[in-house]
Amino acid sequence: MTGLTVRTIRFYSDQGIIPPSARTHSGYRTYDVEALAKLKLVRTLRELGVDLPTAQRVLTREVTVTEVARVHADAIDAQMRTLRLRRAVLRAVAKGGEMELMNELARMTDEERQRILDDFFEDVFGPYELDPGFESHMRSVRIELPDDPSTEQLEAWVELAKLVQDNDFRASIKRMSARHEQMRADGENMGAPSQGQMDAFTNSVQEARAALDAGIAPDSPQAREIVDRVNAKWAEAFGVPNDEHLREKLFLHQDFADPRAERYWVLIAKINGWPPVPDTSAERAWLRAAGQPLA
DNA sequence: ATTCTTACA
DNA sequence: TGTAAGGA
Repeated sequence: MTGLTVRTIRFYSDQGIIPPSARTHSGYRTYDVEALAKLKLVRTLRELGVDLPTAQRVLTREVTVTEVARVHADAIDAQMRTLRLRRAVLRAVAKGGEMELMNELARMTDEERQRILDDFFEDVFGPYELDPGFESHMRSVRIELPDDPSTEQLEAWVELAKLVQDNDFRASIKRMSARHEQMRADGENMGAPSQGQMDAFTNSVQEARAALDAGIAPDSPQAREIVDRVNAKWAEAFGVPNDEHLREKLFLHQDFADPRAERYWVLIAKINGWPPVPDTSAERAWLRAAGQPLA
């Protein structure tokens, strides 16, 4: 009738939550329509996960069903967030991640995550005189791991946290900063790359992609031709002749080509749910092997 | 056959 | 919630 077991009805009765409207001569509980309605109300609330004490406060009119519904829905939101997070951690652990590390990094707030990045920025950019536009652009990167990160996003955050705390990576970026500082002191424009330089980069990646697809070895004569073509574009972008001048220019820039720096951007995009950054590490590795240092 | 109370795990 | 007991 009410969907409740005899047992629980008795329990409600004993607890005084819903007293029977009357008893028969032999002590049987009887419930009139009003009490019956109360039983159904409590059953529904219990089914929706509302605890008995608050169900009782609904009966006594201390709170309305509307209020209880809102509060409880909010509570479920919170539970779902932690459950989603737990699931993401466990899925990542199931795929072989380290549990303590996963859990610790997943539980962090956005602010705590940002601290890790800011520490990194301070270490690798702070001591150097860099192009202000460049530095503020690098420092403006924010980490916003969603409440319900996918396994991939969580893994990306773990990898990023490891990366920016890795002393070898930091040393590499510091070398870039030192070189950047030096070039700036020498009057080089170290702000945003020109359109020509970006085009030259795009061209490099396309050429290398085609070479990789065609199975051209980096040490083959064909690779030599490709590097010559790529260098011609770079020479144009830098505004220098495609000769020793360009070689010098490329040499000055080559310290910027740590593949992990690109990985950094790939990970940031994944964590923040940005459109995926194309991973050109394979193309760049081919170009480096072929003797073209900058790409 | 079902419900009742009390009590313990 | 399951179980027991003895009554109604």
